[in-house]
Amino acid sequence: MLHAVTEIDTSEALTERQKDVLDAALRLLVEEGDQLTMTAVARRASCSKETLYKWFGDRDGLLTATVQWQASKVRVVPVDRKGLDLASLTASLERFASDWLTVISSDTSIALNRVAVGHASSGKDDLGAIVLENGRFALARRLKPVLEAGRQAGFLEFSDAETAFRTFFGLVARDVQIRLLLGDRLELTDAAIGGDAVRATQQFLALYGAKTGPQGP
Amino acid sequence: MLHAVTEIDTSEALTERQKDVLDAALRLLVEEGDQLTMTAVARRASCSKETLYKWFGDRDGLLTATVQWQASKVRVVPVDRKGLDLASLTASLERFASDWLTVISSDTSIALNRVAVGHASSGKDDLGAIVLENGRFALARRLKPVLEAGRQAGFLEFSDAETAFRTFFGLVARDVQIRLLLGDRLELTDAAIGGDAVRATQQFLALYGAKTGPQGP
DNA sequence: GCCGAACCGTAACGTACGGTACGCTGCCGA
DNA sequence: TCGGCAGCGTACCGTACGTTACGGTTCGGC
Repeated sequence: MLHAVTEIDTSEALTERQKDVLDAALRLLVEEGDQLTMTAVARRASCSKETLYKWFGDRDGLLTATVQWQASKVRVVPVDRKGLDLASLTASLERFASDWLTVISSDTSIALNRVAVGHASSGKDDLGAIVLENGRFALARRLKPVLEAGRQAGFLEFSDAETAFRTFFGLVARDVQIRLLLGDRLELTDAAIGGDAVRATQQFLALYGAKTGPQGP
Repeated sequence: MLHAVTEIDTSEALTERQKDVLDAALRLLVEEGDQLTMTAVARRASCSKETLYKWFGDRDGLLTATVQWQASKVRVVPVDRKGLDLASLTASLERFASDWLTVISSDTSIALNRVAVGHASSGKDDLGAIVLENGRFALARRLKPVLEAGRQAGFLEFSDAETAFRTFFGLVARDVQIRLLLGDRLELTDAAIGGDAVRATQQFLALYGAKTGPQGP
């Protein structure tokens, strides 16, 4: 279980200068992948290596701080759940789907996930846990209330929200993330993402939509 | 496009001794991840480094040969498509699903995918292409004829086999592969895999099963 | 028995890079 | 004005590892 960790401390007491340094590291990570060197980060950020080591301890510390810094930037607004009808539920799901596809196909996400995957093979899986926590598990935490509300209102039928969520996840992501991580060119235009979001949502509703509707027996 | 590459030459002219060496490299890869050293491979395989370099050129060549060697070992038998009824179609799909879940949750697959992902960030994406080609695309090539046969026989309805395949892929894999790659402990028992296979197949049939049946109008 | 090829084991080389030390500059409070 | 200090730039150290070189051993062919 590595679910309930590393969620709280996001941008704990970071100087503006430190944020700039982490941004530089992040850009370098996107450009060059995991083989970024401390020297390169120092040069890009116009700071000395000694400062890097003073602030972040070691290379892993810098990587961890960078991943957390990025994670702290993507905190999203919770979905408004006011008047819930089938249309707004559908719109919410489509929104989640297209947001998620946009995220996982972004250069930043790909680079971060690659680094984290490589890191996970080397014993200590800090980065993997952080990425997972702020990616897939954060998505589940945000989506499940919507699913529950949909069930409460009689639009959805499922016994286990986790299972329902994972089905939705699979319908949305399919093979996109693994293909991108493995280097497959797979340009996702906004139009394609929108279409996929609609399709995934329709399929999800076909599987989990209540047959009876909200005024059922 | 990196689909149509690196499929033909699988175990092209490999000495038994060379296969042994690659097996040793593969075991080491599973145990230690990407930071396996040429020295470690040589020691494990009881061969000299000079031989490694003579046979495989350089470190990347060894890695590539190892990945291809593993890929050449998992060539599977094509599904028999004799008397096709709904039961056998369902059984085939369930079989594909559980096979795939078994593969992607295996230590070997995880190690190989991690190496390939790390490699994809470093410019030349040989390993990523090979893994993709022998994993996700090989699965598609094997499954699509089944889907087409199911459509021909009137059990399935879809306009695009690729889209249908990707939906099936998503329903089966969901978040399993990315979680495993990122280091999430996620023990998949045979029972769990079997249950997931059944569920994914039922969901797929719910989405793509013909309403009319094979004797429809 | 002899030769050469293939191969093992290991030592050696070169380099890249993580980590550290040190001198210098500019700022800030006393 | 001046001492301290945070931080920049850079030189330096140690090590790990890819790669090469070399001596010794086995083995098949003549």
